[in-house]
Parts: sequence; structure tokens; C-alpha cells
Amino acid sequence: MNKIALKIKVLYKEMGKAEKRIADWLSNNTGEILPLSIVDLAEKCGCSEATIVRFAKRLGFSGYQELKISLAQETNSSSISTSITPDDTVSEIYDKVCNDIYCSLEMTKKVLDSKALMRACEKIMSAKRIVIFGLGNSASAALDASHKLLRVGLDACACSDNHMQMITASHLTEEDVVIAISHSGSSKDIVDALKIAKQSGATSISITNTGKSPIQKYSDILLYTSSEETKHNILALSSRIAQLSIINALYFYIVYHRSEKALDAIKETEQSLLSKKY
Amino acid sequence: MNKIALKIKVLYKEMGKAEKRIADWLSNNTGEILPLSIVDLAEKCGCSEATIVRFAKRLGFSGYQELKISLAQETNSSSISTSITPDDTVSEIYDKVCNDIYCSLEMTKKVLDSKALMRACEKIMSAKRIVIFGLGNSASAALDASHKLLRVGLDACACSDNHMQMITASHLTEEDVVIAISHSGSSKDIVDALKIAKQSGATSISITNTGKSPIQKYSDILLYTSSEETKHNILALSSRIAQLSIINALYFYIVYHRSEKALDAIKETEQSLLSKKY
DNA sequence: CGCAAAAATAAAAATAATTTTCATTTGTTA
DNA sequence: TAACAAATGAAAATTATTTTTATTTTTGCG
Repeated sequence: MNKIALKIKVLYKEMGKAEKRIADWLSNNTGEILPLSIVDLAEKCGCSEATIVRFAKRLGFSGYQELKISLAQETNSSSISTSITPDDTVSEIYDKVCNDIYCSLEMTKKVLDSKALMRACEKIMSAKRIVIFGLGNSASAALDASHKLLRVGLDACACSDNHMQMITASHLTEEDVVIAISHSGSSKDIVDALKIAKQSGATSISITNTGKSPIQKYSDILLYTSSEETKHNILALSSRIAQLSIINALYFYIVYHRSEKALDAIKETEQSLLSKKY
Repeated sequence: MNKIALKIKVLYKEMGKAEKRIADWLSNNTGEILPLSIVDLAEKCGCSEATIVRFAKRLGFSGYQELKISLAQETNSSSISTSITPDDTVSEIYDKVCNDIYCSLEMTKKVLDSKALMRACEKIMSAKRIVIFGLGNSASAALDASHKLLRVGLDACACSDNHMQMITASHLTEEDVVIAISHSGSSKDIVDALKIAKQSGATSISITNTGKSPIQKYSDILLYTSSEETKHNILALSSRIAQLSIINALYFYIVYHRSEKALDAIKETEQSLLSKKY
């Protein structure tokens, strides 16, 4: 409960009918006041503007504006993702896609476990080999991760084929690290492969969405994303972006903590790729 | 993460002197705007009220009020990031990574060509085959695109191997579409493959960063991203995210404009993947 | 119950804030 | 340097907010 809601509660009994209506409307429509003018709000509450000003003053504000600003500060600004409709123009679609990405990244930040992320970095840096499992949708994230790690000079390899994953998993050792990427955390092949990898002694890191899922059972380190996949996004990009942003954070941490070695490796990579450009 | 500060940063160079003064004042006096009326702020910034309204509108608000409310909602959030340093914690790194992504998406929105995007969608929907070329970094974006298009029932295929690209390109027909993804637009292999594809009569669509590059010569439709790669992004994620967001916009447009067919295809996909989950 | 007195409220007036319009200035290009 | 476009500020128009005032409602008491 925020400060203003509290004040309203305390002062509620002192209010007249019309003011109580305002108080009720505000608590039933949190945040909705923000775009409204005093005239709009008066109509919504079925009272006059003067009453709203009195209401604001009762709460200790100089007027309606001050009340509204204070309410705005207490509102969680995390934007709400709106669903895409058939009538949307491509620009509108792009806007909504971006908005979804914002939401997903902000929510992922909330569930980010720095400790786990750092442990993952340390394990990856000291690993002999790193294999990354991802199927279908998550294959591209796995590919991205392998690219990044390769560029800093680590022995990384992405597996996007369930047979290869099994074979690879069975040959891992205690010195190796396996990274499994699965939004749902329920992909049979990934979970099975991870199980085998763990049996082989490798350290297992999972990147998956929050919530209980089978993958957790076989994960030494869990890195969570948070995005509402199923709702209106038939095939959401946002979860992938969250995965990528976590991978990118891993990457940068490693870049700066392997210092010389990593930077040299990156420079070498850049150099060798130069001949591939016009 | 402060979205408004970000928008200001992105749009700063487009502003006139007076608007820049507003932008500067706001960033130097975070939060102080809240109790000020537009008249007060105009005086503080040494400009007219009209300029402030224009400034608010440039940022995408309906007016001064909306800007102020939005700023109020963000007053508790953290500051804007600079570059990643070795001393950063993983959380800080994650923040900065997100910030980069936001920047890139906003800038890409600025250069988004809806017409081109729609033409691309139409071409893709009516194509017999769609092949997507991406190498190295862009391979994961190509893979992502092929996944999406496959799911809506289109005959899409990603090629992340320069030989395969050449072979595929030489066998395309007028009915086919080729999508080339390259941040720099200067990747030899991609440009060469695109050239061959065009010679074969296929419609060529490129997703590349703004600015002149060899790939433009062989592109029927150009879809631009915009991201500052060089800064602290030795290997930028943000350009990839911008590519993915464009691909996602394409995807959604197609989903809603192939109507029944696409939705059925997606449902079929979902259904068939169900057996792969725990 | 009925009549004040007090409190609460809404309508209207006054004030203030915001937005729009339009003329002027500034900068830019040929 | 003229011609054009962009940016800006002054003023007008609109809209929002606050204050005042009249009316209504509630409450307390004989």
C-alpha cells in the first residue's frame, strides 16, 4: 500500500459522500487517473471539480495537480504490453514489438540473480569446453552465445540437433560446462540432454523463464528470464531477447574479467574477419 | 532505466537550440520539473511555452502534462548508462546492455520505412520460396527469421554457409525472395550471394544498418536498422536486436494478413511441438 | 417532528495553465 | 545574397484549475 492510499484510508471516515466516491474510484482504478483532467475525473466520480480540489487539499496537497503528480510517482511505470491486432500498421506493430521487448527486459531485470550470473561467468571462464543446447526457437540464442564465447577465445560450441546434443552430453567431463536454453524449460530433448550432461559431471547452466519447470532439476545454476510468452504473442520474440541480453551480460563480464586474453582474442577475430569485407 | 532520458538522447541532434536547452535543463535538474508549470519551466529554460509543448510532442507525448506525468513516474528509476567498465557488476552490465538495446530500437524506429516494410511483407507472402542469408553474427538472426516464416507455413530456409548461399542463390527464380542480413552491409560473401540471387531473378530484401554500403546496390527493398556499434560494443547485441525486431514486425504483419492460413499453420506447429515437451 | 446551524456539495465565476496559431527570426542552400 | 525552410516566440484561443458563492443535505436539539 502506498502513502497516498494510506492517507485516504485514514481520512476516509471524515469525508462526505462525494469525497468518499472519489476515494473509492481512485482505489478501484489505480493509475487510471493519470491521463485525466479534473473535469474528467469529476465526471467519472459523479461530483463537481470543487469537491476534487477539496479532496486533494484534505490529503495535504495544494491542489489537484499536486495530487496527480504524487500519484504518478507512486505508480509503477512498467508499461503494459498491448496486443497486436489485424488492423495495426507496420509501424504500430513495430512499436508494440519494441514495447514487448522493453517489458520483458524490465521484468527480467527484476528476477535477475547477480550471484548466479557471476557464478555462471566464473564457471564458463574456467571451463575447458562449453557446449550450448538450444532447439527450435532457442537455437538462434544458442548460436549467438557460441559466437560470443568463441570470439573471446573460449572453446564454445552450439548444438541445435537433439542427437548431437545427446552424443555431446555423454562425452562431457567435470571440467566442462553446458548451457541449456529453453524458454519453457520443458523441452524433452533439452532436459534429457542436460540430465546426461550432468551425469557426465559437467556443470549445468540453464537459461529459462521463471516458474517451475523440469529443467530446474538438472541445473546447477539457473538464470531466469521473465516474459509473458503465451498471452497474445503466438511466437514471442521478447523471451528470446531476454535470453540474448543475459548472454550478452555474461559476455561482457567475461570480456572484462579475462582482461588481456579476451581483448586480444576479440582483436584477432576482428582482424581475421576483415578480409571478409568489402 | 529511464525511457524518456533515452528518447531525449536519441532525438537530441534533431532539436533546435531552444529545445536543446530544455533537454539540457531536464537532464541537469532531474525531478525538479515536477512542481513547475509550463510557464515556470519556460522561464527556467529561457524559451517560450510553445517550444516546450513542441519538445514534449517530439518525444511522443500529447503535451506538457503528459510529459510531466511520465517523468514523475520515472523519478525513482536509475540513471542513464554510459559505457561498460571493468568494475561494473553484472547487474550494471545488464542495465547497460538493456540501455543499448533501447537506444538501438528507438533509433531504428526513427529510420523505419513502413512502405518498404509492407512491400517486403507482400513479396514474402506471395513468394514461392524464401531464402535467408546471414553469416557469423547475423546467422542467428537468419535462423530466427526462417523459424518464424516456417511457422506461418511459408517455405523459408536459412543459409549460414557461404557455399550453400552461392548454390542456393544461383537456383532461385523470379518467384522467389531472398533476405540478406548483414549489419555492415559489406560482408563479401553476402553481397556476392545477393548479386547472384538478383541475377537469378529473385526479389532481394536486405536488413542492414543505415549508411552507404555495397549491399544496397543489389537490394530491391532495403530495411534499415540503426545502432551505434562501435562505442563500447565490441560485438554489439543491439544491432541484432534491431534486426530481430524488424523481422518480428514482418512476422506479425504476415500473421495477420495471411489470416486463416497463417493462424492454422501456427496452430499446427504448436500442436506438433507439443509431443516434444514434458 | 420540525427547525435551525453546520457541513457538504455543485454551479458559476475567476484565475491560471496549456495549446494552437501565426508572424518573426534564424539558419541554409543555391 | 536572395529564397526557402526550419525554429522560435508572442499572442490568441482553448482548456484546466481554483475560488467564490449559492444551494442542498445532514445533524443536533427543543
